[in-house]
Amino acid sequence: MTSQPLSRARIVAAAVELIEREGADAVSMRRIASELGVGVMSLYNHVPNKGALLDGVAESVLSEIGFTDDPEAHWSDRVRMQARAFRQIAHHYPRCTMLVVSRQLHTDAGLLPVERALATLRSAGFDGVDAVRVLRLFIAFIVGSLLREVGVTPTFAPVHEAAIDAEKIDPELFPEVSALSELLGSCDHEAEFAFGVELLIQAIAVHPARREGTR
Amino acid sequence: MTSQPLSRARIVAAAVELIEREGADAVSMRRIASELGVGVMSLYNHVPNKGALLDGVAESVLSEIGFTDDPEAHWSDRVRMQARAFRQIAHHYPRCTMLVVSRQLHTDAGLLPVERALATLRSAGFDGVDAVRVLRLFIAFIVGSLLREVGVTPTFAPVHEAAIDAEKIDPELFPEVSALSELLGSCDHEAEFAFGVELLIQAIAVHPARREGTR
DNA sequence: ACCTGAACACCGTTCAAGT
DNA sequence: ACCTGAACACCGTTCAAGT
Repeated sequence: MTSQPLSRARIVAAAVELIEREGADAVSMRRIASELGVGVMSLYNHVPNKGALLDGVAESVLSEIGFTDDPEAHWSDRVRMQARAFRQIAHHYPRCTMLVVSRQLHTDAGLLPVERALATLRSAGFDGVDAVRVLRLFIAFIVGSLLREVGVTPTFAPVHEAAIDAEKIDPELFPEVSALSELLGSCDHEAEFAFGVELLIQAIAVHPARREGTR
Repeated sequence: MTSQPLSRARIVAAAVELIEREGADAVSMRRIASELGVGVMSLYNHVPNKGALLDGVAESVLSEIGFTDDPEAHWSDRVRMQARAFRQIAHHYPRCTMLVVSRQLHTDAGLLPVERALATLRSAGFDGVDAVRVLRLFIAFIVGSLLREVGVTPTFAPVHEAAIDAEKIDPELFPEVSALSELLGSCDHEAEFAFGVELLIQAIAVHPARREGTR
């Protein structure tokens, strides 16, 4: 069974599936090969090395996001939509997310979201310099948010439930943390992300660098 | 030489040094042991496993930041200072940064910055819920910014110089990216970070959730 | 209590050999 | 052109043996 010819696409797909099933640490060339029922070295006919395979995974996940951009919409709606589209990665491929944000892609798949974002910001009235600035601000926020959501750097605050239950947090040393421990211990990622996006949109909407009146 | 007794601290220090010298990929138990001139298994008398060692690295780097907080200062200055202190990690330990933001610390070293930030935000007039919200916003931004600065997710845009020089970016497909390629290709991390911090401070200063008039 | 070598079950990748 | 097994130089960690 599954004796379609081996191909880069099939190898990448197997890697994505394996990562989502068992986590990024489970990925090895040998493991993927056995998953596909081939010898390890067969993979090297389609992928130069493990790094390139991981790039393929990042690229594949990134290119699957549903980026529906409506150039007619208000710029703030377009920004909102693009940010939310990006966050879908964390939903659909949580365990691949780290790969997507940490491997720099030198392909069209990585350039497309950037192109769209820049076009949107230009249409919002920013010149080139400020469009790039604002894009970087959004990217930093989104990357940081996704990493929290995905379990790396959970709230960055290590207030795990165990610590709360065991009351391991010394209220003398950490009065605020212990007072807010329940809040810190749980996180509505959707709401938290929306809060940040709205605050950023609001902030750049009134930013002096933006020339008003553009659609 | 260097025949001080082995200890967790000495092992962690060797790991930090090795990471900064050769990168995170170079870290292995065997490598660190040989760096210290001991057998591999000697490490396990002071550290339960590699994961715990990496936690130690993150904790060590984090606890070395110069967090000088002045409770008398205006809250916006305190936020600014804390954000800048955090960014110093990327300067002093660039190759350990990924570890600091990606390993969740269950120790006081991780809680201290959180405690200080929450105290500052409370003093700025936020209630508990909003203090946590705003803290998370800042953390996301800072984590994302540091990762860019440190070379993971460079601009997230893969506009490396090679691509610019080789004009590999198709102006038909990516008009904005190719028009702004020089801007995208270089990044003043300091300025970019300051821009984000100021914009966030500005935004939360006028945020409705903040009760005015608090020091 | 601390150190250690041998051993086990893994890695990624090169190379030469097959078809 | 594609597949592959053997081999090499690595991993982290367990275990039993030393002091």
